[in-house]
Amino acid sequence: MGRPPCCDNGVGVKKGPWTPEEDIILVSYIQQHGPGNWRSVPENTGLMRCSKSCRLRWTNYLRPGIKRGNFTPHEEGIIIHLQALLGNKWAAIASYLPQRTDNDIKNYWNTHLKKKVKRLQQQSQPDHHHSFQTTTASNAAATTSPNYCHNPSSSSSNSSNHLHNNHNLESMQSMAAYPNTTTCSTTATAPSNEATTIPKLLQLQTWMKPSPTTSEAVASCYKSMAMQEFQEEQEPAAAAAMVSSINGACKDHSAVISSDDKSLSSEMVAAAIGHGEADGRSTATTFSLLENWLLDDMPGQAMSAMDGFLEISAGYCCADPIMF
DNA sequence: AATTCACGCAACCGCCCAGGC
DNA sequence: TGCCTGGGCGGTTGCGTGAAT
Repeated sequence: MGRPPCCDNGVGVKKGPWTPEEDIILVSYIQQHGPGNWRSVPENTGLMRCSKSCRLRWTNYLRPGIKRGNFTPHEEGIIIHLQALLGNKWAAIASYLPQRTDNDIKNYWNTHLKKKVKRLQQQSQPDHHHSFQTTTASNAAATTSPNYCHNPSSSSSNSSNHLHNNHNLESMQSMAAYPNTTTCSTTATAPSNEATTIPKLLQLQTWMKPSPTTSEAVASCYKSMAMQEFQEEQEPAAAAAMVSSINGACKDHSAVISSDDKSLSSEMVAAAIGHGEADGRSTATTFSLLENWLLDDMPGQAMSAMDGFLEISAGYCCADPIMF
């Protein structure tokens, strides 16, 4: 009816790798008009690309704040645990790693982590549940978590540091552009493609209108999932703990983003804590441990948090949680 | 040095959902 | 109210590159 047909089926649409010239055209256009209304991009720029391709190129490659290169053990841990918790919800997982795109995370999972997890699952198969909760968790925390939790040799090695120490100009520009997905410096890894330098060269201004935050929606989704899953396991306290960890992550996440988000998330945290207390069990300790594990880098706290996480997720998480 | 193989990643494909008409 | 589209997301593909032979 109302709308003209999508360009996706149009004739003469170019496919394949993007050229630097196309990247420059796309970035220049978005710099002037902002992201969104992707259908207008090829029309107004002359790019022989479909709107989806433009959007994908921007979101996965050109937008500022994207960190490329190797994933840190910290990031690996977050991905593995969130994948175990949420499944292949790459966009949701990516919301916890604002420097990484869902496509990147998906690729990394498929090429690296899936094999890793599978291998370790097989190794722990004969004594799965026991090793899951005790031996594996404690051993891994003792032997490998320091690197996993904190890697001081790499200034760009963890996302949460950036979440809390995000003060450079580019980051601020990026945050203005993506208020719901805190972004960080692109200087972390050497760019493998000249296109990665384009966002740095083209100073992004404040033209990008803030989009409605998704953090509360994500939190709400995760919360309901966690509640459902754990309550099915007759573990309301565990459900509340997981919900709180999600809320905490979102709260911390959004604290960098906007005060509105923070207040909203705080309400959700309070609601979740209330749920836990209603069951007569204190979950506050586990909350903070989980939050620390997900978002902080203090080695000791993180190791403790990992144990806490394992305790509440045992029997739920199918993936062997320790592999570093 | 040439060929084969495996891997990583950018990009495409297809589906779903929300919203415009 | 139902059709249609744009945007978003997860799954898959294909090409480039480096390692192995």
